[in-house]
Amino acid sequence: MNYLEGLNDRQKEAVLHTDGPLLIMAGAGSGKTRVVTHKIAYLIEEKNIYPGNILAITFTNKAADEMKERVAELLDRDVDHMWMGTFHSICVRILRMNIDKIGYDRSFTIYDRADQITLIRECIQELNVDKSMYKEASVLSRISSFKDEQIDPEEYIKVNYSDYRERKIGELYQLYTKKLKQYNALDFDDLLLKAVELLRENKDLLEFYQRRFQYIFVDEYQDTNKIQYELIKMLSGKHGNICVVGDSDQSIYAWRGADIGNILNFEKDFPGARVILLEQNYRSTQKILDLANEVIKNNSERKKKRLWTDKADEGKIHYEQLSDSDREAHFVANKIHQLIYKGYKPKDIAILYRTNAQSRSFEDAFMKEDIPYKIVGGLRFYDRKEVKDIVAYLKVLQNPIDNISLKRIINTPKRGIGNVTIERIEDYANERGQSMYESILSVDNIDSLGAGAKSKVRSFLEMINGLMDKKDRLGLKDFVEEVIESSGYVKDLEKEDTVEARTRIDNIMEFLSVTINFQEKNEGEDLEEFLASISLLSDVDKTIDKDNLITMMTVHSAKGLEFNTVFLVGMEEGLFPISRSFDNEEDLEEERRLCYVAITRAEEHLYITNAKTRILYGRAGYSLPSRFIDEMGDFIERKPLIKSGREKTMSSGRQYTGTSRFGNTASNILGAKPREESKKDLDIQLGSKVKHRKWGIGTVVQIEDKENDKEIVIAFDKEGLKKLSLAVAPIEIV
DNA sequence: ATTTGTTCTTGTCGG
DNA sequence: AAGAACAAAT
Repeated sequence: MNYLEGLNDRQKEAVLHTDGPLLIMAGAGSGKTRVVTHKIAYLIEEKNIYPGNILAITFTNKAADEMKERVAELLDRDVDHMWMGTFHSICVRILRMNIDKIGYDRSFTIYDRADQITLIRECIQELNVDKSMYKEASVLSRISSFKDEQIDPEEYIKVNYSDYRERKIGELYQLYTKKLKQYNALDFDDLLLKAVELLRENKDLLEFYQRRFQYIFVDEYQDTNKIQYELIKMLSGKHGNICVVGDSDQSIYAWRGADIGNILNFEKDFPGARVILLEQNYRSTQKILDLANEVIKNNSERKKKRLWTDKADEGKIHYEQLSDSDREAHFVANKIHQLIYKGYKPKDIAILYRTNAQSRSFEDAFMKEDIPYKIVGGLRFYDRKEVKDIVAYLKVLQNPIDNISLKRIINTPKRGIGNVTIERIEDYANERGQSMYESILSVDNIDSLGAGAKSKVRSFLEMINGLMDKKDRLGLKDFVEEVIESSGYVKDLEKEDTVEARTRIDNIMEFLSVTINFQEKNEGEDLEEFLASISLLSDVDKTIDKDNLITMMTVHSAKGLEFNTVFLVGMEEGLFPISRSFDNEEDLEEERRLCYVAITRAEEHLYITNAKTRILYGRAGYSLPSRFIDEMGDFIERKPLIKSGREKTMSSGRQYTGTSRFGNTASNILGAKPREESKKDLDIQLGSKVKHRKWGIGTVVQIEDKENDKEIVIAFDKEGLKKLSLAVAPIEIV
């Protein structure tokens, strides 16, 4: 097979340059994935490189899987031995095998955001600092950047000793680090940091991996941070065959430490580096590219680059200003109906917004209009309490000295082990420098506990120990089932017998099927791998893309993706660009790059919308069109705004709040469907059979009076239980 | 010990 | 507007 077929000259050059450092400056849609996959195939097939000697780092696990698949397709053979994954998953893989060399146990736990918050809270309490002065989120973000820059706590405290606040932050960092170690846990930043430390302190191990990874690829290089740079610099140290792909105009993660300097200084960092610029775009129409170029040229800190295509200059970019966010959503819903009518598929359409909170009005509108959609990010399955609880059980069983997880489950479900008891155990454990689990192993020795508390703790301990026994004897799925059973978690929910409880049970069952899936896909992999894999999933990884659904997500999540039709919504000053970026030129340029990313996701159609009033942070307010819209100049169509009679009343200063959400408002200028009349007078009672536009037939099983409305619960034949508002739900009696 | 009600705070983006 | 922290009641 000829791996150069169908590539342009620049792309061919990139494929053929196999040895030595290479930077591919790949504009949006310039076929970089194609280049990388062809290059890997070329290496394996023509240069006889063993797949296990190739390492490719991508931004999401999904991207890694897709890349692997495409290479396998090109070669018509499996390439399972190739290392592909995100920085984090690659690091876990290395650490899992070797972390004992730097004093951790190989069964370490990975702490997610919520665990981090609990932990830092613990630290703030213990150090007795004013928690209104030291906010969890901001302390954590400081700690994150310390780790990125490899500043250790002691050093930081010393340097900033005279500055009280900074010293305290250093002390929090120190305590946080100490506790993580004590609990045998690593946070996301540690995964990178500890991998680097491990390799730095063990030369033979570094040598091993350097030998192994003869060819290294890094995608989305513009969004790598310092420590990631350090890691690839180390790993590529021997062979120097490092190929990075990126686009400085798409750097959108500076706020979490991404260093645009990595890509700008590549030639300096890797002497003899070759740079190849890919400017031909295969994704979008010229109109869309012109628009993107027009916006991004306003950034001062950039390498000049201009995307072009040989596609016809057809299609339009539509811009529409609506009076509020609900109308914006309805406008979009209407357009989508038209597109689908014309034969476009839902999966080719995406709604992109700046903040997750914006998804709400679109959800409402799409539900009413019967448009199939999925949301990436936002309310995440793995963030649900019940799922996190079960995961905490698993974490404890894998790594019992993880106090954070232990405290989460010791009284969940309620076992009569209250805060006081927990605190006493904790104090006892701290005094003796052991974990809470170790302390309760001999609970009888804890004198501060009463007889009642002791016996409750004892039975909790017996349950945990019983499960530990089974951990290695049962398969993953059977084990998780056993955990759900023995913990009494589901039993407790069943007793509750409410809709919420039943939804929770459903979610737990859903989690169980996740387990089954994992077990089938990864034969022989154990609990540790399972836990690691679920904590390292990105938002994009967590959504299924089999179904033919409209995608709604943030612009950040959309990085690397493409859609035939894109709706870029909420283009308002203060929202996009977000108000916090106003006083800082660098932040503003990042917002502009984000806008550039959004525009360049579109292949054929791009709709840009905004609203004149929006409820932001609980308050209705007026907003101006985004400055980016001004920058688009004549590249977008600006319709003169025709105001209908009622439209005028709405926008002439009347206080417009969320309550009018249910009002019978007029259809807007674009002919969005008028809202449905409220169905308060529908004769609904327990046992009524109803038909929902989306979920089909169901039976009313619960009715609750609400102000001006009724909240009803319907058991659908297919979809299970759903809670709906009678006033707005698209249902009718059958 | 746990549930329930009230006040207070906070507010992007994400592995 | 929503969630967390806190206080009071059962």
